[in-house]
Amino acid sequence: MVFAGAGTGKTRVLTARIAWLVRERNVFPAKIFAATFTNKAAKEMRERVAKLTGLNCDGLWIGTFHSMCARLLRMEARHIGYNSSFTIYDTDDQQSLMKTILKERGIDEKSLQPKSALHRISSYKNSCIPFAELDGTGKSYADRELISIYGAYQDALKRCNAMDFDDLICNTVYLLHGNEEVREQWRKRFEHVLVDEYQDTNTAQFRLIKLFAGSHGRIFVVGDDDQSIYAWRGAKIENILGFAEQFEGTKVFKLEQNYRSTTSILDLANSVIANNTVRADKKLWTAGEPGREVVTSEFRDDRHEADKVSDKIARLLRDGSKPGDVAILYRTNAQSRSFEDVFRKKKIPYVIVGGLSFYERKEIKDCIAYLRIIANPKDDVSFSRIINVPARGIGDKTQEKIAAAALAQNLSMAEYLAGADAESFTGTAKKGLVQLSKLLSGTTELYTGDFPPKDILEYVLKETGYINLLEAEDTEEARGRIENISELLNAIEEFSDDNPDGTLLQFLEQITLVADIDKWEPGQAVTMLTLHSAKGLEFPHVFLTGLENGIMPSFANMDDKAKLEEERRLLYVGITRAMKTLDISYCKSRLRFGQWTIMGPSMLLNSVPDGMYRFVDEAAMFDYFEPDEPLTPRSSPSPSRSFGSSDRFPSRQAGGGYQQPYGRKEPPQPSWKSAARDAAVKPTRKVLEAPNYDEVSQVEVVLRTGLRIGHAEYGAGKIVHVSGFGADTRIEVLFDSGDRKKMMAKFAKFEIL
DNA sequence: CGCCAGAAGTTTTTT
DNA sequence: ACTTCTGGCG
Repeated sequence: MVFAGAGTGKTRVLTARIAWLVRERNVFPAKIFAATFTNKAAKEMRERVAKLTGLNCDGLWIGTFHSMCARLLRMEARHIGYNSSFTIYDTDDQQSLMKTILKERGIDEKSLQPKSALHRISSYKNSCIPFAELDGTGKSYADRELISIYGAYQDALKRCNAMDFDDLICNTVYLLHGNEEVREQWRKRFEHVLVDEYQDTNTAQFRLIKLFAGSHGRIFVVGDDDQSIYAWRGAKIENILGFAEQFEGTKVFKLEQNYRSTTSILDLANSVIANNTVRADKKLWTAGEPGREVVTSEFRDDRHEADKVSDKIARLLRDGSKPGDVAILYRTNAQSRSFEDVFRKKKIPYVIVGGLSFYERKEIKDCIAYLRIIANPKDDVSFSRIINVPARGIGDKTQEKIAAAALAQNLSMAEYLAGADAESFTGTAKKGLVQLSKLLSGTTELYTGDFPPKDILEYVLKETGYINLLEAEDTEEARGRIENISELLNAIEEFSDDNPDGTLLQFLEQITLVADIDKWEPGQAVTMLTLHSAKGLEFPHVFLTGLENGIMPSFANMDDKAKLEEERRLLYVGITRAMKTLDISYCKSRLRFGQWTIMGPSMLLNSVPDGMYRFVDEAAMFDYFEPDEPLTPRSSPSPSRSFGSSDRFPSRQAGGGYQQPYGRKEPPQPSWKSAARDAAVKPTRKVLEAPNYDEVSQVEVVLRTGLRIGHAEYGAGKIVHVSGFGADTRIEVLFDSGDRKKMMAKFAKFEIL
């Protein structure tokens, strides 16, 4: 076991180990099971191992627990009452299914929310407690009810030939646990087990690796208990803290030299994490530069914060940093909003990782549901989604009738429909069902005839008239949806290009198990992402924002010591992402749920001693309110740290009344020794001028706001917005004709003028 | 069945 | 502030 602190070369250790096993110990890559935290990490490691060994590493089992378990389960599905075409349900699908179950049982959503039922079921699964083990053990009525819902939910999943995320892990455990033949086969197969980010494994994952490696003990795990941030989804920090007791003969190594951050950043990180009680003893150090001191700023509100942070970033860019060197971190996805607004306005290229993903959009989910029902006709959840989409006259009553009739014959709804007698229905419902039935038999023919996934979706779109209906709506929103669907078609085509033998099933699995972060590539734009998504990444310049009680720590985690420690680890993860500079900020007030809410500085900062960072009270500076006023130097602000008593608001009169002459604050005085850096940031008159954002945009971004393009169909125009990145890049163009169009960069026919 | 208006929920984090 | 859900009505 390797305790590898942030930035100590954790990934390198793991890669080197695999390469060593393959090259020096002659272990076949196919006999290695290596679990990583993201698909992206897996892909990179596979490539690095191949490069280090010069061998083909296609057979190497490396990936997330979820994707590797899905792979194993597809091979062994028949042993647990599934077939290999099972669908993987995401959170949305889980909720649809749970809602149906609660409705069937006449349980009011107010007495038991689908989400809360799913959460409790998820906890059982993460601990590998099957329904059978709980049956009859409920102490209260509510307990017994929940347990019985758990059973019903699992039954429904099985009927749908579907598994949720948690099932992928625990079903693998149940399978190996309950079937000796299968277990021995896989045990023999995996001669070596390696796990990255071991601090974030849950009980089910622990049981799995124990099943694989428990007997031979060839297990190698890397992790950092201080970066354990997934307890809320069942991760057990005890797994890493108690590893040596679980696996006899464990050798423990500690990596404490950090190769990423400056001393200033590490000092702060160490002093933050030292307040935690549940942790292994270790301390990061670096032989590197002291670096610029960490700056913590107080802002009036989230808009002010976004405005000032973007100013600071604009300066960094003008002074030679690339947008890709900069990251804005926050606790919740919703916080990206104010930054997004400002970055748009100032034309600074940015990219948001996470949040509502492309595949969660309504029109995309509709398309995916059609594809799923073709690959797995038992999938009633997907079938229910599309049975009347687009509207074809099949209403609630008809749907209920079909569901009941299907259940009576022990068939799924799609299976029932395929063999149903149209004459048993009447009117519009009959017409619609005949239409749907025809459509599905058509797609099934294409599917069994091995037509590429793209053809199948195109057939569905044509037969349903989905696109035509959207076109007829003739709204901006509908046009956006059409663009999204073309983008989906593109994604499918790209998938087929990358995986010539790729099946529809594999495509569907990929889009469910691949996270937004997996597609992210460094370099093009300022990255905005949550602290959770940022784990494992590093950036020269980091802005850690919204450090307020209620956000970080979240309201839900403020009163519980263990939960508070996890929030502290989250802060620690954020701090240790920074290589050269770190700017921390919080707001005194924030717009939440459309309401202004008074916020206070995070209690996590209270335990940090003075001198760990420089505090700047930016809320007392008023340039934010009257940005067009001429710049005048301001009398030096008294930098004071006053957490706990910092509830004094700046003397801003209601109605934005006249304030005393203000000035932009002096840029931070460099406090470090590097002469070269000194020259670069020496405060000059020029620095005080408003940054020229056009200049700032002059970066290696091919497509950016403000660029003029010529389009084959619409003529010349200007890009007014760029979203997404890589192959997903989308642009919004204002054409000289006055037309505004959103298009996919990859798809649109245009040239840069 | 489909439309509309008003109500209710959203923001903790993700595979 | 914004989206999604719900119930009543034509």
